[in-house]
Amino acid sequence: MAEQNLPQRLGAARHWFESALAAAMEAEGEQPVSYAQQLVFAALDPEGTTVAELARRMGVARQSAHQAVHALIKIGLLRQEPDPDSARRRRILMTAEGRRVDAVARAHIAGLEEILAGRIGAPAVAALTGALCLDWGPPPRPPVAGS
Amino acid sequence: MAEQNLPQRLGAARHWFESALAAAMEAEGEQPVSYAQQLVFAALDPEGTTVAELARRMGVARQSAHQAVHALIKIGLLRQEPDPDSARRRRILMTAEGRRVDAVARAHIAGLEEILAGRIGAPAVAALTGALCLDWGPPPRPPVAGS
DNA sequence: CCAATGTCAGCATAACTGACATCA
DNA sequence: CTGATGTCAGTTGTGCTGACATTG
Repeated sequence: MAEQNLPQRLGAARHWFESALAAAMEAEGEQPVSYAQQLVFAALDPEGTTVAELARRMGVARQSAHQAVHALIKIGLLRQEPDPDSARRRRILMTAEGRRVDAVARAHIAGLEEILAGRIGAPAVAALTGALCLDWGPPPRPPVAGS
Repeated sequence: MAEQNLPQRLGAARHWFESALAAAMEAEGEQPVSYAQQLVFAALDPEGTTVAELARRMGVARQSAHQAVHALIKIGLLRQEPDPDSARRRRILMTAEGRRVDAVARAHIAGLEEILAGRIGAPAVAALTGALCLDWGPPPRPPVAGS
């Protein structure tokens, strides 16, 4: 088997966290929240955020964000309320249940980071986090060719 | 916007590489190869590998690997040949075109790592790679509950 | 008979584009 | 009118499970 490259290792690392988190949440009888839906929670302001703004923060199409938000509203973790400043906007915010589930998930992730530190060492985890928190800038455009 | 967590940062980092790689390949007129399909190349032995073995290495179902392999065969990057040791097995291996595309992609990824080093520093990239190359072990099973 | 393999078929999720009504 | 927003509809890609024939 050829040697793995960096992007694949990054994907595998993400999968390590995601599968463990999903298993832990399911073991506690929580409603299943997909990775894409988790991104919504991380992009939400406490005061509420529009779908279009969420999409920009998540780097996906407005329609993709809409789909994730709609699913979360349906299972009672998010709710909509009209924006007092503009009738065409609607603010998305968490319900009490949504905040509870969010807190549970955050706690699990923190626990997973500790477990990881126990396996590969706290310095390695710190190095990983440090490198990922830096500003990578936008993905490089085609380096050469027709500019 | 709440603070991003580690798994999301890992996903964003993977996306940084993947989108840049896809843009670069497309700019050169190469056939589009998805992330899932790239995983197949990384899991392939030079002498050929069965679909079932690929699936185990990639951590996906046999059927998922089959689908990716089939798509790559259809566009001429992989081929099948019977296994001399067992009639029920078929070895999957790269065509000449497949090896060429693989080499191009590897070169692009190496270039991207250099660009990244220029942005966040070579030590940060080395730290990232180092932490990801360690053995994380299997994703933790639900820590408590009904074992 | 049992297990592994390759394959087909169906389903769920999540991204995309296109289209359109509404409203600042 | 123009542009931003929310939404519906359709398509694609990728994973899954179930099922089944073949073969060791």
